[in-house]
Amino acid sequence: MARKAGSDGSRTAEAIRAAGLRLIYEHGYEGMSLRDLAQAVGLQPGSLYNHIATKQALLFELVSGHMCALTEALDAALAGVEGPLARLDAFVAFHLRYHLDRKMEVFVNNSELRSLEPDNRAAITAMRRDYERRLADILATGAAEGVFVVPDVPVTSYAILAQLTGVASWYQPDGRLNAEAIIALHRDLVMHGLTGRRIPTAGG
Amino acid sequence: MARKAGSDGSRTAEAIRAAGLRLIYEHGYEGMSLRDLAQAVGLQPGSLYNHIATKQALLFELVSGHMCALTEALDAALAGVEGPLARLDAFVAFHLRYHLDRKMEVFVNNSELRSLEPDNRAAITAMRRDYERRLADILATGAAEGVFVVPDVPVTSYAILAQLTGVASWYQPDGRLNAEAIIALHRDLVMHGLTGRRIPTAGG
Amino acid sequence: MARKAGSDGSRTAEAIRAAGLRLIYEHGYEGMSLRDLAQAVGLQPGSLYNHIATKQALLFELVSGHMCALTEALDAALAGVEGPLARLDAFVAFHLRYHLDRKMEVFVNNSELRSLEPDNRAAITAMRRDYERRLADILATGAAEGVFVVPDVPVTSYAILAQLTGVASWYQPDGRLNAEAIIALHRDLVMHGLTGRRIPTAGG
Amino acid sequence: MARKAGSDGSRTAEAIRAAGLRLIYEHGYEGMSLRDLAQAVGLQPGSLYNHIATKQALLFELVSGHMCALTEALDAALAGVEGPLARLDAFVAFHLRYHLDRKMEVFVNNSELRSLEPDNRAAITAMRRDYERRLADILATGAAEGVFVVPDVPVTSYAILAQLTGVASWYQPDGRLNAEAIIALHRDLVMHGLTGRRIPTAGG
DNA sequence: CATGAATGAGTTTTCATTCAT
DNA sequence: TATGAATGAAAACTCATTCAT
Repeated sequence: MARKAGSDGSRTAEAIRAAGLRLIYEHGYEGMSLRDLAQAVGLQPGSLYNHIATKQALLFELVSGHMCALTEALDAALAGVEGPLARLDAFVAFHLRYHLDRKMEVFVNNSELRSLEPDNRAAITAMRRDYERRLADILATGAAEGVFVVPDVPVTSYAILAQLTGVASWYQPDGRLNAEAIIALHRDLVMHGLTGRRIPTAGG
Repeated sequence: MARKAGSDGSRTAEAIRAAGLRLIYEHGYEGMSLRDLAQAVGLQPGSLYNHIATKQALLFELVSGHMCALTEALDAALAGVEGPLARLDAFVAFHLRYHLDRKMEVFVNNSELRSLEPDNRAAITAMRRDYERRLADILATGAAEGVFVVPDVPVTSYAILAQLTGVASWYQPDGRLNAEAIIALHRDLVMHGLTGRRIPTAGG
Repeated sequence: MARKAGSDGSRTAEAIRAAGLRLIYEHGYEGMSLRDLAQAVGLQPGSLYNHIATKQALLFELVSGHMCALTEALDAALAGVEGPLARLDAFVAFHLRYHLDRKMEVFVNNSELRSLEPDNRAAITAMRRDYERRLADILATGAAEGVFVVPDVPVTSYAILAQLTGVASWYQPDGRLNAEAIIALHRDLVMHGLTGRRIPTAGG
Repeated sequence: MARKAGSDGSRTAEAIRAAGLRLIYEHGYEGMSLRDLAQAVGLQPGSLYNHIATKQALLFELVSGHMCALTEALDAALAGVEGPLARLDAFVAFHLRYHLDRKMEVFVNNSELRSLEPDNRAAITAMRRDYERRLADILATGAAEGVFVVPDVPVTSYAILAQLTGVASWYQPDGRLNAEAIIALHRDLVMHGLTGRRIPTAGG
């Protein structure tokens, strides 16, 4: 009937996004019903429409929100870092750290692109390319300067991204290795793969 | 009403599996309706049930069928190959070639595990572990013999698998690079990452 | 494909009737599927149609078969019995004994008339009236001769039939009372209700 | 699409129960489709689910609602009536009058128990036993006090209940006999059966 | 801003029945 | 006679969405 005591529009909207992310992560976009979502946030299904336009708009909001935040954070992490070696190292560390903290966002962004309507999908794909180009640029510069051995820049950058992003699919915060150990390990693996040398920050 | 002249059970069943794989790849398990599937194979929806028990059983059949064939083919590819270097090389080449030919199977096997019912999911997870252990064994042997630098066997094997499997997500048979070029590139990348040396077969 | 070794048309048809009766008793006509029935007799669903015309025809066959046998057996039981007292007594004993042996037929004949198509239902209703008239005739004769107190022949005959037929709904062959005890008890109850006297055959 | 102007939830729910009772009476539980039910109350099939949980829950609600009301009304009818003769007489009159007014409830309660899921059936069976025990108690008391001749209390109470309940299956409100005449006739029949005497209230 | 009742199209699955083999 | 593959209609139920209150 009227507003529940203590409810608050923007808090409700945020709760919807949080629950929506979790439910899409667990059941997929097609597998999440708005009834489930409404129940998760303590509303009737119809009430969701005071906060979202459609189910599809919610998905787009989640996916594009993640991409925006990701790219922005990357730019902050790379700001002021100079030289391909240092920038690659920073990229690897940033990408892993960011993704390990956001298992659900990562999975949804990888698995649910096909559930986006064509226009929405095109927008997201452009954002992804934008992000991936930053790694490709680092690799290209490093190859041009002779510090990396990169037979094919696009393929190599995809390979690195797949390797790093894949970690989110098995990482457990309370597992055998903590995040920092995993990050160190992959910095080494990537750097070694491109240069044959141990990463400089390792002191070796 | 009755059997169409010339219809054949096993051919229909195979057509259902093929169309089911494609539709799940395109729309996801939840996103594929049995109406769509029936239309794709030229049947009425109810007629599907002469060939499958349930929609879930079809998914399990596709996913487990892929895992069985994959493991069997790997064992054939590794048979008689001796030494960690050669075995790793053979693994990379096999895994990539097999996956590049099966974009749809790969995507479905990675994205739709969450749509399997608990028992079915457990069975598939066990099969995956079985496959992954073959790579881990190669890495462990190579590390023990001192030919690989492997700080952590499970993490490294996941990293390699993610890197290789990820190729299927962007590979286009008629793209800029053909399959053999991609395979060569990744053999190098992986081998270099673990040994610091070019792969022996590359002649360098 | 071909006939199963050892199968026999009329034996199969009888098995279908037996299983059909049991399944309709357990689940109702609408609740019994021909798939269930086929499985119960070890056939594929389509094969049933070598033995029955339609599901409805099977129901009619079961229901009308029971009514025919019932009426014929009653006539045999009453043949040569003279006088309203003796005939009523014979009716009660016969009706109870016959119904106690045929729980399933009784229930189906009472509950599934509504599932008969109009023409079939009309035929069965006529057969039931035919059977019931035999009791009504006994009561009318007894009332005319002054041996029964029967304020209303149709109502009283329905009351007696309901009372006797109802026994089949709770009777258990291995229960506390055996069939003969139950029959004796109801002969007494009915006779007492109509005459105020103990039944003559009880020796009292 | 949304709520029809002037629609009212509780009125709709009641209409669903009323139409559901009639349709189950006419076609049986398995034979009633929710499409038919929706049409009978002027809704789309899916809209029924705003008022019922499942088809089975509707059946249980109808059947248990009847049993509750029946038992409560019986207790009211027997309240303050003393002595087995008077209580039996009151029971017969009450049971008949209540059942003659509720042909459909009676039939559904007798025929559709098998369509209840096990737990629901067990609950109804317990309620029935509760009701039947009230008659059995009257008979037992009367037998102990020597006013009734009751060779076997359970069998006799079932016989009386079957006789009385059976009336609902043929009674027509505009038939040859009105309800009061039928009630009088059965009071006499039952009382006579147990005592050999006319009912005291008949003044004879 | 929330509710509850509604829609209409959709879901997976089952059904009685048919008929080429 | 039996099978197995098919039909077309229907089943119970769910869905995203709408809107009067």
